[in-house]
Amino acid sequence: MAEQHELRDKGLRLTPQRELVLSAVRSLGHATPEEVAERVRQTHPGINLSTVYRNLETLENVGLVQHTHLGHGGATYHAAEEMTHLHLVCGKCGSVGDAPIDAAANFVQNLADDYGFKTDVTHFAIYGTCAACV
Amino acid sequence: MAEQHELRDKGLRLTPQRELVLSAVRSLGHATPEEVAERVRQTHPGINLSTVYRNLETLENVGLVQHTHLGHGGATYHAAEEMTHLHLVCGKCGSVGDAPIDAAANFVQNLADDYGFKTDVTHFAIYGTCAACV
DNA sequence: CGCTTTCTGCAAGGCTTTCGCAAGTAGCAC
DNA sequence: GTGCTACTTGCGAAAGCCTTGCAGAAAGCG
Repeated sequence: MAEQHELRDKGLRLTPQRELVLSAVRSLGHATPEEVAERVRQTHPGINLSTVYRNLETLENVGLVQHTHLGHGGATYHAAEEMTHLHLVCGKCGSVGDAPIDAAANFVQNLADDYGFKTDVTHFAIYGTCAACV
Repeated sequence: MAEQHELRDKGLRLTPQRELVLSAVRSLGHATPEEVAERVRQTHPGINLSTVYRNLETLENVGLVQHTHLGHGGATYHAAEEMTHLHLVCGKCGSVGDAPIDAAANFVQNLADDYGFKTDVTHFAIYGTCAACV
């Protein structure tokens, strides 16, 4: 567990809450702030929702987590090291599938060539209908 | 202005508010409910925000408008006939650029072939950094 | 051990969106 | 034109989600 160093190397203090938020994000894959809070409460029942929000923001600022938009309303958070795939959100069943980022390589290249637009395909979900629902 | 027929053909009543909401969406290109309301108020000052929300929902149900997610929080609405382009949202300057939907044709095909996923690329924005900010 | 700075918990607040209800009115038949 | 019915509107209240201010707690450092 080199988590201590990770956090302190970024100039952050090492609090139980902060460690727990980070490890909750890592173990959940993708999760809303609410889900993160719920997970953290399993070992630290008193944690406050605003602490979760503030830590997610802090961790995002130092690059350890990132958020994406998978649907209406809230953002969902990922550990930075797992941001290597796209999210395929099904509008019918609501499931969230993954696809390797390479699937979009052509597309990203097109946008770069034709519009000078540098794409981060992971930030917003790709919306559509999944195989099961088609 | 065949707007009357459009609305009535869909089984909707023709109210001034409804017409104005639809034409506001059309003239604005993309707009949040709040922006639509503001536009409608130029000719119909008393309109209620909840009326705008309800009409946007109604118009979406009959396929005359659609919503997309261009950023944090709220949805933004488009006229259905203008949903023929992607939205390129710049994370730095916040601008929203357009690109023809063909730019994603390969990508969509890939996802269909490899994952059976039927993509609607217009529903979520494509996030990145625009040419001006790079 | 004590100091400084950052972090947490709590409570209040803001903003966007939804809902229930009573009054209003579009569409239709006569 | 008149009247009826069903759909719409406006209004107020409320739900959700997220942010903010503040006082107390505690991490890090000498």
